[in-house]
Amino acid sequence: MGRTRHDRFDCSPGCAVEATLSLIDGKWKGVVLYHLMAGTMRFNEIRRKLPNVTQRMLTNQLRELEADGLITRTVFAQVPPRVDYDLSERGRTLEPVILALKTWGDANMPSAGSAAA
Amino acid sequence: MGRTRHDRFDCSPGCAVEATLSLIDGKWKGVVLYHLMAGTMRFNEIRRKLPNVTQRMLTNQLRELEADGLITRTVFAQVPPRVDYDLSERGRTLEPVILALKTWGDANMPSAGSAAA
DNA sequence: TCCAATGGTATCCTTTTCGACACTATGGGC
DNA sequence: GCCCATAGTGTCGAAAAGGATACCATTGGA
Repeated sequence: MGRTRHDRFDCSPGCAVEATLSLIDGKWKGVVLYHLMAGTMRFNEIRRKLPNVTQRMLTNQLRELEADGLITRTVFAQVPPRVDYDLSERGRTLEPVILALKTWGDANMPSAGSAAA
Repeated sequence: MGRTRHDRFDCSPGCAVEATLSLIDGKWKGVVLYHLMAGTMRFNEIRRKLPNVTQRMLTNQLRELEADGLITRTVFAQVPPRVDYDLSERGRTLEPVILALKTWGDANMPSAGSAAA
């Protein structure tokens, strides 16, 4: 239960494309990454941003992003549990990619991004 | 059997990210798009580039890309069937995104892109 | 006549992903 | 004592994505 999709990248040069895609793909990862670009967030804070995600799903995505070294998870051993999520160094290098994705979406999708915002 | 993943984009602003992702996601779409950036290709030509894809899968991905208006499919009514695939206008606007994906992959993936190439 | 090549389609089956829902631990408020 | 919030985990099952395999039509070549 570690990898999202393919482990082996035995394709042609275009492979790097798929490899990158495999990290940010997964229904909510893109959005999570996007929101994290704005700064540290707590679990429920992220959850409130994504009204249609269940804890299980969010936990899952967060764990995968952490396993891929894109985000850091800081647990505060407090009584009301508190966990901070942050983009890691590596995660920050993904910013241009996320931004490219968002820019294209804003410019080319029929009614996404600005609509329902 | 049109959309790959989500139809409704009822999420927050980060939505555009997911929207774009939903177009280029799908196991082989990224690579197909990448190869198409080099120019027109015929069905079997693409197939030969992706040794692990079955016709069904390739046909599927190609149809979805076509339905999303990212590629054009030109059928020549000849006896040995011939079909050309090309990036559409819209598909070409995706080039920077694909490139961003590839660049990041080359730079940040343990051993993808250059390895096994 | 049979085989090969082209670009598919149809059918079946497995794997992966996603979503619903319930349950946990701790402490505070009422 | 009961419910709320925090940040999860576990199980179950449905749906979707992906893969294997076989089949179709046409025509040229051996």
